[in-house]
Amino acid sequence: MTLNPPESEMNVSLMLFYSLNKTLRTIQKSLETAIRSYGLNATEFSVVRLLYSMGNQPIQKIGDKISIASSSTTYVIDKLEKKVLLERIPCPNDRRIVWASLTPKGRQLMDAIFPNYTAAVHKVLDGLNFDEKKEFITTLKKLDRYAENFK
Amino acid sequence: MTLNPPESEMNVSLMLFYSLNKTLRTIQKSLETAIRSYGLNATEFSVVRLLYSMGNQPIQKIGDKISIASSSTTYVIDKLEKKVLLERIPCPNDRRIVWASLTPKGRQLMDAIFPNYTAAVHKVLDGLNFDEKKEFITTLKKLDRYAENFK
DNA sequence: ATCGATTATCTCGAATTCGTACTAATTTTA
DNA sequence: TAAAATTAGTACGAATTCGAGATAATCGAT
Repeated sequence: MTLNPPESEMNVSLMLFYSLNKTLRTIQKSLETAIRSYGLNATEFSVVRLLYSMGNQPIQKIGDKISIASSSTTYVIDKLEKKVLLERIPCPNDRRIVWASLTPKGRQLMDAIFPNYTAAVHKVLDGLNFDEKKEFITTLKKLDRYAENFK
Repeated sequence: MTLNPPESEMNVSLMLFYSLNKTLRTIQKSLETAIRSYGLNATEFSVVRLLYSMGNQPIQKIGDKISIASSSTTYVIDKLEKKVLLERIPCPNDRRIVWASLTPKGRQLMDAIFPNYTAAVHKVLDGLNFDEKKEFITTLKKLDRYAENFK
């Protein structure tokens, strides 16, 4: 990178970061009502959604993927287990590991709500057309891949 | 929008939303250490940063801009007031309103840390060049403007 | 001018999230 | 192969965030 970037380049970076925050919050807010109507909060939904599309996961992986602390993961999983949407399954090979697995009830719930959720996401993102979205994703991934170097 | 978007278009929307979440979290995480080193958490920093760049703000506006509930705003402002980084100033024209204003100490802190913060943001976003950033911001704003319709 | 709606802020209790520390299991290393 | 380091998950208390409701002030329509 430039050793002493001009003021305006710095400002564009600040603005990008600000816009990224702002846009995501707007989108999240617009989806919140739908998610709440499923009887879940955003974190619970992201866990169930992860298991639904990726299959059973070790608890640790779940926290990594949705970026919450391990103690928070325990808390969410406890709640979902109480709602009988998922269950803990000890891993026989490695007894440190516990898998989270959707119950039939959890899978049925997702079968019922996922199309609605998908449609809601699609609807709120309709400010971009198909090609714009694909290009936007490419740029996001480029940003993410680079930023991963500074974890 | 298309009445019955093909599966792949739905999936691209889901992926966009996922990537947006993921990328922002990566960036936020990489900036967290810097912000903590200033003695502030992310929310406190965003309040102080807002006042620093936009000048005094009614407390209500602060909550709006950084997207937190009004009760959370009261809490953060309390903490910053205890740290003597800002002060509450009752508005004489409208006695419902209370302004938040940086103290000299708050301004001095920002004078000291803002260049460092800006450089950190710029550094982590260096995966895109100047022009790519500007185009990316344009797209973000387009998305945001559209999504605002579904609040 | 007054009553009802709206606005700005705060209080309070509950829900969520985190950080730290701990246990148990596994892997690494010397 | 035994000790040390790492990994997975949980417990627990503290910090943060929220939602609902209260209070006070202002605005708007009559």
